[in-house]
Amino acid sequence: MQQKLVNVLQKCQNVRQIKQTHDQIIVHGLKDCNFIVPKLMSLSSDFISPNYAANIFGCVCTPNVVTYNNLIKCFIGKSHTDAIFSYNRMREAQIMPNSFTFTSLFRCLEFLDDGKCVHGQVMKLGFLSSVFVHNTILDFYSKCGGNLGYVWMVFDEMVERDVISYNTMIGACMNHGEVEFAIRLFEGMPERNTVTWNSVIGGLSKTGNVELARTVFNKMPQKNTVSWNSMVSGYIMVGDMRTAQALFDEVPEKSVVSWTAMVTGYATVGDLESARRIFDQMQGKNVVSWNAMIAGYVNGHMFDQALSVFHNMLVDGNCKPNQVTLISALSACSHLGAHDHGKWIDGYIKKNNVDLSVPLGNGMIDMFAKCGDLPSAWEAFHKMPKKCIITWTTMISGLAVNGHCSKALELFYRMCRDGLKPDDVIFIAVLTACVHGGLLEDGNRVFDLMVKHYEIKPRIEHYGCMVDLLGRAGKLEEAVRFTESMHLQPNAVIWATLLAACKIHGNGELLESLTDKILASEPTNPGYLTLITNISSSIGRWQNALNFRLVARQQGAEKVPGCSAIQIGSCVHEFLAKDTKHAQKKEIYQILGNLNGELKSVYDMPVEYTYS
DNA sequence: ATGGATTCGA
Repeated sequence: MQQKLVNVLQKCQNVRQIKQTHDQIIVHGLKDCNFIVPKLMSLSSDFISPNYAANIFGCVCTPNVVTYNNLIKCFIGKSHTDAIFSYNRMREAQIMPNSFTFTSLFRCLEFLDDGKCVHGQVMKLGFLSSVFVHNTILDFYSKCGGNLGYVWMVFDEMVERDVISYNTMIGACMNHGEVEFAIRLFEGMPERNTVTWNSVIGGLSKTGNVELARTVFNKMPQKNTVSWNSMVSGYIMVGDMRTAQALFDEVPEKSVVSWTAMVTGYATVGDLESARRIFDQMQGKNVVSWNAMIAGYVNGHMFDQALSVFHNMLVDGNCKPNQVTLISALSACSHLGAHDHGKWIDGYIKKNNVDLSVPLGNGMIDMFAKCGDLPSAWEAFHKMPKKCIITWTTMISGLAVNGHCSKALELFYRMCRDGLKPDDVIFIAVLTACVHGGLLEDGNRVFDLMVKHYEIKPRIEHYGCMVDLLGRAGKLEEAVRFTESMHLQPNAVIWATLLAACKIHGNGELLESLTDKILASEPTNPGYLTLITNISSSIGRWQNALNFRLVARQQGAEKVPGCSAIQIGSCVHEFLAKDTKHAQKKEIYQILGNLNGELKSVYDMPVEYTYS
């Protein structure tokens, strides 16, 4: 009976079949069997969830080593805490771990300290003789963010090293940028297999040594698809799409990986047409391929195309969107302000029980905030099971750009009280909130907090916020003094901020002295000339002296006017500042006039437009 | 009776 059920289990292809067999196992009173249960657990973990597998484990009265090992294995790439918990439970149950326990456990671990701890257990219990265990320890130390020293130490201590130990070691050296050491190991090792060669080619490619990778590749005896793909990726990495394409054409057995690499390659050099051409030619697209095309469009700021490909993916139906897909699609929605598409993605996540990972949650918050739907942004924020500093930054920025500036500050202080350490980026968001709300005192306090309490060195963006804050509050001299006290050279943004402050407060004298400073530090930038000219005329300060200085510089320095466009249906409408070319200009300026009136009555701040 | 480690694409 047992053997029969094991055979049935091995044939299971989907959730329904697994659950049916699970029922059979229970009916036959075998839910306690240490022969069947481990197989059921690993299948359930793959097709259903580690949690489901853990529940099956919970029904076993006397689990043995194999069953415990399989429980731990379910948590690989899922939960290091659950894995450690299971290991401790096993020790408490007086079950002696074996080498399989440690290979599984090390693959679950994430943090250096946990690894050291388990490493100690391995030494205490005497499993260092197992090459398997040693190899996973090597791999763990190379991936957990510790330094290469630990990896070398383990490698040197090993009494027996096989080809995988060497391969792991070569990979570790490559990932830490120690190309020389990797090559030395490669040359000194007793035997090499395909993975060895591929690790070297891939490592050299990733570290920008394409030509060296090419010489190794040319010498490699039996190249497989991975070798070819590593080489193609190498040329893509350095932006050499011509060679990448030439090599790609030669690849004997192109895989999805080869095609997808080319899509990414063309997208990253900004050639979205070629990327799309490859993408359309490609057979058997998987989720990574779709993601590459969608992310390519997002990075190229072609957001509507990104959403269109996302839509095609759903219609195509051959692969389900995953976290990465949804994050890219949400980013497109954020940039387009596509609230309806964003809400649809929200619905998709809820309906399909997609777990809200930190980056996905961050994307949801950003999308809702950029679409002006703050209640939904808050909902996403509160529902996230785990948050990171970016989560808080996104929510604070969202509140700030929507005008809820005190709320943004409040949230920031709450985060600090919760004990999370703010970084330089979140301070930009908080200071921006102060600028939007005209909260000068709060801004000063926050800036002080950043510099004195958190000892974060201000970046030019932080200074920019402070200058803006002072300038808008009419403290122009203080703003200028502030720029002089900075430990950084003022950049374009700082100058423009000060000029804007002159405009708001009609300060002509400051405008003159600033003009001298700007012309001295950035004599060739035509943008300022236009800006200064416009401001001086708008505040009625059109003296000859200033005019003369500017005109002298302005010759041949024509500023390219900014242009914006929106798409309605299939027609793209373009607008230039003060242009009067649109067929519906009368209605457009009529609406601008109405908006102006409304803004004036609510905020006492007119929008800028002219109709001639 | 039982299960393990390394290489390419988002």
